[in-house]
Parts: sequence; C-alpha cells; structure tokens
Amino acid sequence: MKTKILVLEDDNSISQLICMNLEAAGFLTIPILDGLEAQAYLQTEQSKEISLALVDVMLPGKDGFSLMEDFQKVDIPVIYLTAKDDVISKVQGLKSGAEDYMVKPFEILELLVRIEKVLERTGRGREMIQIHDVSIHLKEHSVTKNGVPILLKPMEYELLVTLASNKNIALSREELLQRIWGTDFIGETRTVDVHIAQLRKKLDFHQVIRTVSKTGYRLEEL
Amino acid sequence: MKTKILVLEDDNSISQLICMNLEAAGFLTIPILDGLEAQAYLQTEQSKEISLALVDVMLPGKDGFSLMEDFQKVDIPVIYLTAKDDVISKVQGLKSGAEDYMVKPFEILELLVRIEKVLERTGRGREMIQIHDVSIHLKEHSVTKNGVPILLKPMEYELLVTLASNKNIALSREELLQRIWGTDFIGETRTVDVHIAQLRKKLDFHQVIRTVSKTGYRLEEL
DNA sequence: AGTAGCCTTACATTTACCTTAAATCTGCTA
DNA sequence: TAGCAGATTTAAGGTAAATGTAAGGCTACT
Repeated sequence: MKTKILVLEDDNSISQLICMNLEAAGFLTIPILDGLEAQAYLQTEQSKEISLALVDVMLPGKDGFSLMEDFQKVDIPVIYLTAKDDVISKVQGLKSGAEDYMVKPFEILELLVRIEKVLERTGRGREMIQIHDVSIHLKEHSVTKNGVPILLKPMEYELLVTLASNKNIALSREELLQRIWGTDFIGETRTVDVHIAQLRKKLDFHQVIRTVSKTGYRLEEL
Repeated sequence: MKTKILVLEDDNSISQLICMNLEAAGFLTIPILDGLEAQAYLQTEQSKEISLALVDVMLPGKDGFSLMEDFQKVDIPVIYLTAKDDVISKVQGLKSGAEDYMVKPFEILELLVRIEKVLERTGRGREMIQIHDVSIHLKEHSVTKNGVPILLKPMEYELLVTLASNKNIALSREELLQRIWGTDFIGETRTVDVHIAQLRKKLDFHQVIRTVSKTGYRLEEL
C-alpha cells in the first residue's frame, strides 16, 4: 500500500507542484489548503493512515506552529515548509516538535530525501519499493528478486535505493556521489560506475539501469 | 500547461519585445507596466500561477527593489532587469533576494537561458517540452515520439533541447556551437549540420527543423 | 592477523563525434 | 531555362572519449 502524505499548503500552485512530485515518487497525497480544515481532518478516521505531514507555517485559518499539538496528538510527524529563513522561526519550528524544516524555495529532490529520512527515522517508511521483479525491503534493509534474497553490500544498497526512489529520473555521477557518499567525498566519479556494474550484475539489471551517456544513470520502469 | 511569467517593465516597447519573445519560446506572459499595479496583482488569485517575474528596477509607482518583499511573500522568484550596470545596484539586487540580474540592453537568448536556469533551480522547471508528436522529458533526459522512445546521442539531445527552447527562433551555427559545445570549441561549423541531419532523420523532422539559408536553423511549430 | 567493504587502477569495449568528400539543393545570371 | 557557384545534406570512417569490468590493495573493524 502506498504511503499517504498530508500536504498542508495554502498556495494552490505550490501545493499542486508538491503533490505532483510526491505522487510521481510513489506516494499518495492529501492536499489541504487551510489550517482549520486540517484540524478537522485530523479528527476523522481516515487521518489514521497518514504517515507524514508537510505543513506550511504561514496559513490562513490557523498557522502551522499552533497546529503542532494536533499532529502530535495523532502521532503524525511533521516537516515544516516556510519562506522565512531566519533562525528564530527555524528554532521555534524544531523546538515545537517538527521532524524537519524546509525553507522555500526548495528543490523537490531535497524534499524527497528528507521525507524518506523522516519516514525511516519514525518507522513509517515505505516498507517496500518494487522495481520489476525485485523488491527492496526498506525496514529489513534487504533485497529480493522473485523472492530470492540478493546480498548487496551497504553502498550497493544505498545506490539502489537512491535510484529506485527516483525512478525514471536521470541522476548524474556527481549527484549520486553527493547523495550517497556525502558532500565531503573526494575521489573519482568512476567509483559510481563500479557500483553500478555490481548492481547490474547482481540484479540482472543490465537494461533496467540505463546509462545516460555523458551524464549519469537512470533506473527505468514502464 | 504553459509556464507563466510576469513581465514588469514600464517601457511599453521593451515590454512588448520581451513578451513576444517569451511567448515564442512557449511561455505565457503577463505584462504589467507599473509598480503599484503589480503590487495589486500579486494580491489576486491568478497571481498564484506565476512561476517567475522579470522586474525592471526603475519603475513608476513603486520601484523594483521595494517590490521584492511582495514577491517573496507569494514565493515568486525574480530576475531584475536594469540599465544600471554599476556594482552597487547589482549587489543590492541580489542581496535583496533576486534570483538573477540582467543589464539592459541584453540578448533575448541570454535572458531565455537565465530564465530556464532559475526555473530549474527553484523547482518550477518545465519537465517536458512538446514539439508536434515528440516529447522531451527533461528530468529523464529522454525523448519519445508518439510514446516511442527515441535514442539520441548526448550532442543530439542538447541540440534538440536548445532548438526546442527557442521555438521559431533562428539560431546561427555559431550560436549553437557556443551554447552547446562551449566557447572554447575550435572546429568546423559544418559540425552542426551533421548533428542537425541526425535529428531530422531520427525524429522525422525534415520539415520541422528548417534551414535558414546562410544563417542557421530554426525549429518550427505552428 | 584476518576479514569485509570499498576505492582505485588498468585495460577492454563501446560509443560518440568530428572530419571529409561526394551528392544535392538553391538562387543567381545570362 | 540552362548553367554555375555557393551552400547544404548526408553517408562513412578514423579517432578520441566515455563506459564496462576485473583485479588488487588499502582501511577499519574484529
């Protein structure tokens, strides 16, 4: 079952942009445009299925910060979205119990990374990502192909998860290095190639992981 | 849906020139001639659909710099246009939160490049460019014709994207070389012809990519 | 010291691309 | 309209660059 994410953002175009991207990444989204409506929604039975909420701080009806306790009551982790990049509201946001904080305008890719981290950390992560005949069991940190366990080394696993969370998006070697190895990594970009080769071999993904010449790699599905 | 760009420029002829070119490039433009009017427009519901604003610094009503916070409030990235090329206002412009800065008189082509970059950076980038029956999937770095994948080599892809981002605008061989191959490229301009030929063949664009004799090429639509 | 994981290196293979050259087209002049 | 010159199209091949892959050695943990 798909992971549900509540998107509480009053700006309709931003809301749509976020939802579109989350849906593309395999989530199910519940867009809500104002604070009071959100508060009401949290009372309903459906709200139990929400795994995470993205909350704009500036909202009509009721502002994001004061909604925090409503979310805490039903145990939904929150990532704040805000245009303010001043330290004061940042501190206030995290202190008030948010799991993370994003300053607008932000990169969708960065948002996806943070979402995955929060879901992981709070144990609400997607349990599984499917690509063709292989399943990535995120909680178990394991991978199977047609039910048969495939042993991946840590880096290979991370690489696969990164590619799989960005299906059909071309990722450059630099991007992959930055996201998996960290910003501080100094070394050859060829390193990526070697790990890609391992994944292709172990999973028989020679066609699934496509090289985008002079650019990077893309995991294809559909 | 087409990307909407707000053009805030008091000189009517310049405004028209910019709008004409942006429309030709596939954007939808909202020309506004004075500062106060712009401020009012940002309060309206329609303004939510704006992806980017081009703002002249010298304006009647209210000047561009002081409008910055209005744009930030509704989270619209700004590129300043100005006749002043002195460092002081440049610094002031960027410091005040603009995404970029163009000094008049500027090349329309350069403006288009910067617009694309800002849209990309702020996550408002177009994901797809359509030309007749072919779709360029920018994130995937792939191209399909009637849904059928077409394999393009890196240079061909770049060339297509460049032409497609400048629909109906004739680009000279020199311009294409500079923009795709880089300023440091030393070699024949005939090189461009070869790649154009490949594109025409692979995409069946014999009529769509038109030769502008003694000048260069133009990708036509409508 | 042994082991597992990972980065690098080096070589093989594949892919991309610039050039060349011949064919074709275009527009001009007679 | 024929002929010509210059411009453009297109195919092909050599070379350069990018990628694939196996193997070795380094590092950190036992």
